[in-house]
Amino acid sequence: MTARAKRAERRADGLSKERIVEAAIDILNSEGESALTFRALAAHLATGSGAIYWHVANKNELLAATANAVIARVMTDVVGDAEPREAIRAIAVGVFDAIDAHPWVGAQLSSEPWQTAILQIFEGIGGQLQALGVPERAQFDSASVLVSYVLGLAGQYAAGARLLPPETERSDFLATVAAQVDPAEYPFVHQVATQLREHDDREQFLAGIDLILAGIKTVR
Amino acid sequence: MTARAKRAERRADGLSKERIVEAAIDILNSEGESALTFRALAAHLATGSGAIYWHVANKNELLAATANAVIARVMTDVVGDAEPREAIRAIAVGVFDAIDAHPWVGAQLSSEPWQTAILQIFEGIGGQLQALGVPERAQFDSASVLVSYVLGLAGQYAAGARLLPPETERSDFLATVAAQVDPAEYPFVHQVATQLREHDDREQFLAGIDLILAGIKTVR
DNA sequence: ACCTGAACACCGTTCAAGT
DNA sequence: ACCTGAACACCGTTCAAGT
Repeated sequence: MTARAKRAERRADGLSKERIVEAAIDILNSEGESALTFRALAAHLATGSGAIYWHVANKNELLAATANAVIARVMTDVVGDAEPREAIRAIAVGVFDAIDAHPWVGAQLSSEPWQTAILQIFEGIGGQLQALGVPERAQFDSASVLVSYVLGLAGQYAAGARLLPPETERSDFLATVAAQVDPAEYPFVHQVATQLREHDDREQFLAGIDLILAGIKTVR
Repeated sequence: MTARAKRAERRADGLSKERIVEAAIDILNSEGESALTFRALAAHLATGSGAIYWHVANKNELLAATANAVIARVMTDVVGDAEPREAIRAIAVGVFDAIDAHPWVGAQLSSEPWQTAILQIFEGIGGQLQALGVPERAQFDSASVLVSYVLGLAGQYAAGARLLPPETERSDFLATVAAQVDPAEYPFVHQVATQLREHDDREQFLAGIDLILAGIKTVR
């Protein structure tokens, strides 16, 4: 969104949106979403809570900015000269891992469309689809499916991570779900949860990407 | 999750979880997420705010229950004797329309995995995949891609709907985005947003489902 | 221009007290 | 067993006052 960063005066000690966002990310990572309050943030920055509002409009903007910062790092890390198919997988895995490491990003991304973070992901994937030779008329649908899938699944996992005590192993979790689900009511879920106790989230995520890429390939 | 409904005593005038959930849905639909407070809910039900806690553990459970109620209706409406492919599209569109009509459901579904609503969607789609003859080892991945896509995209649209003034036409919205995005920074997004001013959300959503189904078909 | 921090309005949740 | 509603702890946001 024409965000030309102005490289100007910033005293080492002064507040700035960047410093605020970094502090917010620190708090989110170390203490979780519920710990991010303007009071805690102000204490962390050794300032008054009102000072933050000089640099950030409100909490919504603050959260969007933190998610954008995390995703921006992913996208710059990921740019390489890999061939398109690999590049798409790299972007997907990068976003997946970022959300896995920062579950609050998952929630934020699914609650604000068209924020910079999503534009960046969309742009990155779209460019690779063009390089892959996907016909123009199918490019939007294809990119949209990939992005929605990434956000949707990563969001689910992130929500799971936020719900569970941090030490819980995913296999324990699935086993618990399998045990609680009524086989008569949810036969498919029950069957699948049982057989999947030892699956790897990341591999399964990538299998989904490949499935979608196979679908895209059928469009000629 | 073994939710065998007990068909027991309930006085016409007494509170009940169902009555509370219905009232909550009323408020969410008519006044939006921010209007759903325990105070407003209590007023709506002509009771004290504390009374609600006798039937519902907390706000989280209340929101989950409302989303589950909405999705449960979708899933019962959708069961038919259609052939699997059509049934999957019907489930997907049903969920999509429900989230479109009740944007708050989108937020709720993407924030709580393994809640009943998602189990129901997963189960519905999974059953149809079996009927479609998808090999057992690909069933989980396939269902997972479809469900994640539905939740992901519907969530994005819902978030958009919540952000925008209700009268805004989607085409105006896309035009606005297209105008604001820097073509140099986001060439793909810019190109695609421009050419898509008049697209139909629902059609595009279904195109995505078909793309995924085409991918699933390649697994043999 | 930027920061301080008390004050405001509001919220989820609890709980002693009622019936 | 279920309901009432005041009280508690806490939050985002504002704003007069400072530098």
